Amino acid sequence: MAEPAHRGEALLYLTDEQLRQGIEAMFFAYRGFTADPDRILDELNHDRAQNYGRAHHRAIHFIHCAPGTTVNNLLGMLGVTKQSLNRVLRTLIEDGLVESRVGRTDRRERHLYLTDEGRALEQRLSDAQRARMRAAYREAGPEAVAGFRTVLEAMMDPEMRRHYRALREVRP
Amino acid sequence: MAEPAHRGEALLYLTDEQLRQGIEAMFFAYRGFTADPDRILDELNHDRAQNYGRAHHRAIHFIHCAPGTTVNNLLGMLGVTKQSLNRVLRTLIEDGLVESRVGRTDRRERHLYLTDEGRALEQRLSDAQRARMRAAYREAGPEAVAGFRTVLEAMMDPEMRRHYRALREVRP
DNA sequence: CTTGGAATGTCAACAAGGCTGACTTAAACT
DNA sequence: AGTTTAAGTCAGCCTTGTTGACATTCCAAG
Repeated sequence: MAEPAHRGEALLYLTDEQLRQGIEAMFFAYRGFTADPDRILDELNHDRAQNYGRAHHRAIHFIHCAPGTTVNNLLGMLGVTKQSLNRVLRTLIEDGLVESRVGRTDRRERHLYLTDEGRALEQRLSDAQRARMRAAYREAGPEAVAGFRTVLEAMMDPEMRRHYRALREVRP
Repeated sequence: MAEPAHRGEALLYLTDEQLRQGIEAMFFAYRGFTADPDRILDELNHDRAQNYGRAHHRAIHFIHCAPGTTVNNLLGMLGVTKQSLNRVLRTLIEDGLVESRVGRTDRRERHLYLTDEGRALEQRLSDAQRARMRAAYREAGPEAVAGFRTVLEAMMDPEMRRHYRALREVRP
């Protein structure tokens, strides 16, 4: 920790006004963050019965990142109820984007995997999202990016931070 | 732009894996970002007819930050349809949290203000949100915070960035 | 003065995606 | 054998987003 030598100056970034700016930045940035996948899904939705939205994107994203994850684990990452997730998951399985395999050691569990088609959609969505992220990272530079990640991690609830880090460990 | 002297090292932070981590960090952090106001509203909702949610919080936040803003301007900031905003705004006005005054120069416009009661709720919600933000900022340090804000701003859609900066100019 | 357009408000209908509660099935643990 | 756990399902509710249609009010240009 940096010693608070000149208190007034050193803690300037902790004023209510600075915090408010951070809050607004989070809000506006998050809209950008979701804008591209949202748009792609909207376009694709014309030939589907059940429209896909952010919930489907999130499920696909995390199944891609943690292949073979159980439903319970996915529930923890997404932070929704199983009924909510199940509705999404069912359509993804029906449409052949996700495969659900019975567990080998514990046959109550279902392990989730993307099919080729699911992987293709995941790719398309995350390509768009990464493109925006890449542009922002490039513009901001490596030090800013490090700070960005540090602050975000500090903002998480402990349980979410666990999930966040668990993903890093499996796939470093 | 920094010259790509050692390409492999200099652009390490732009790998797909790094970008994915950033994406997940955004997702998990945003949940924390909204968790405290959500919880407070849930508790308060027991004695209300129409429950308040994030949409109400957002409306109150921006009316607080830009008192006297018109409905149209608020629409632009929030990025929703007027019907959607209207539903929220109507309940806030009915419940006496927001006041809508007819414009002086252009009497078609409505200018929005928080009442004392509205300000009290805004205070309560944003106190909680700022507390988390403050903790994260303190933990991360001033340089990280600067980077955080830089990246977030770079992630915004141009129109959102306009709104973001407009708030800074009025209230620097 | 009239008329077109802009800002606002309102009604109806619909969908996504959260939630709770109740209940079943199957498997594993004790 | 009985309990707990993982998953799935059904029904119903709410918020919050959407579209489309339409009324009102008022400014401003013709």
